[in-house]
Formats: sequence, C-alpha cells, structure tokens
Amino acid sequence: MQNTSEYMLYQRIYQVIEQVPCGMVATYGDIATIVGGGCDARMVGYALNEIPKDRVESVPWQRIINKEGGISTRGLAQRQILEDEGIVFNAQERVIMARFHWAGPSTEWAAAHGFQTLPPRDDEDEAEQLSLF
DNA sequence: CAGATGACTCCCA
DNA sequence: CTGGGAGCCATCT
Repeated sequence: MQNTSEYMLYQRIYQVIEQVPCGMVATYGDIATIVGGGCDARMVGYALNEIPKDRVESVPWQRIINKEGGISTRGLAQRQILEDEGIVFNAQERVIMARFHWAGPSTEWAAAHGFQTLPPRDDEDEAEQLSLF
C-alpha cells in the first residue's frame, strides 16, 4: 500500500544501513541525515533494536555507532565484530573516525532511491583523533 | 486506548 | 565526570 507501512521509516533506515561497506562505520546521525524526512538519530537507534529476523542478516547493524565513535550497545559483541572487519579502536574505546567513517552513499544511489547525501564535515575533529595515532 | 520501553543527541546544572 | 529532560517511531503490555 502507499500507506506509510510500506515506506516505513524503519525500512528506509535499514536500506541505508545496508549501504555501509565492510570495514567502515557510520553514526546514528549520519543514517538519519541520509534517510531525511524528519528522521532522527533516535529513530535509527530504535530501528536497529528491532531489526526483523529476515533483515538482521543483511543489515550490518554493528557498523552503526554513536557520534563519539563509541559503542552504544551493551552485552553485544559489537566491538569484536568491528575489529574483525578491520576497524581499529583507540585507548578510549572509540573508533578512529578519520579512517573508518563512511562518507555516505553515492550521489547516484541516493538520488535513485530518494535519499540524501551527507554534508561535508570539518576536518578538525578528525585531525584531532589522528594525532592520537 | 493509554503507558512503558529502547542500540541517540543536545543542552543545562 | 554525573544526572535529568526534551524530542520522536514501532511494538508490547
């Protein structure tokens, strides 16, 4: 139906997350920005907590982390999985965003599916983390 | 139908 | 650093 049920926010969120490549990470806010339409970081978090069974295998939920590059989940082996994918954490248990932060979907893909692209980010924050290296 | 809950982020004390 | 409140979707009592 053209009802929101088929275009549910969660479905779109899952679709975007599926675009995050292995070895990269994105923040809840990033996903929300790409989805657009009033989507918020909270929604992304809620959606990830309720991934349908048939989607959990295709949606790389583990690549979604909080804005500080830290893991928001408790109990789940999210960090372990990310390290397996090549993600490196610093001494503060945070992902080195300068190296692993996903830049967003391609303009073509976003346009083809009605999504947004990520706005340019400042390098200062990321440069700061690089110095820890 | 109302209330509670959950993998966020921002702002203020 | 800690703690509380606001803002919002979907699902389960």
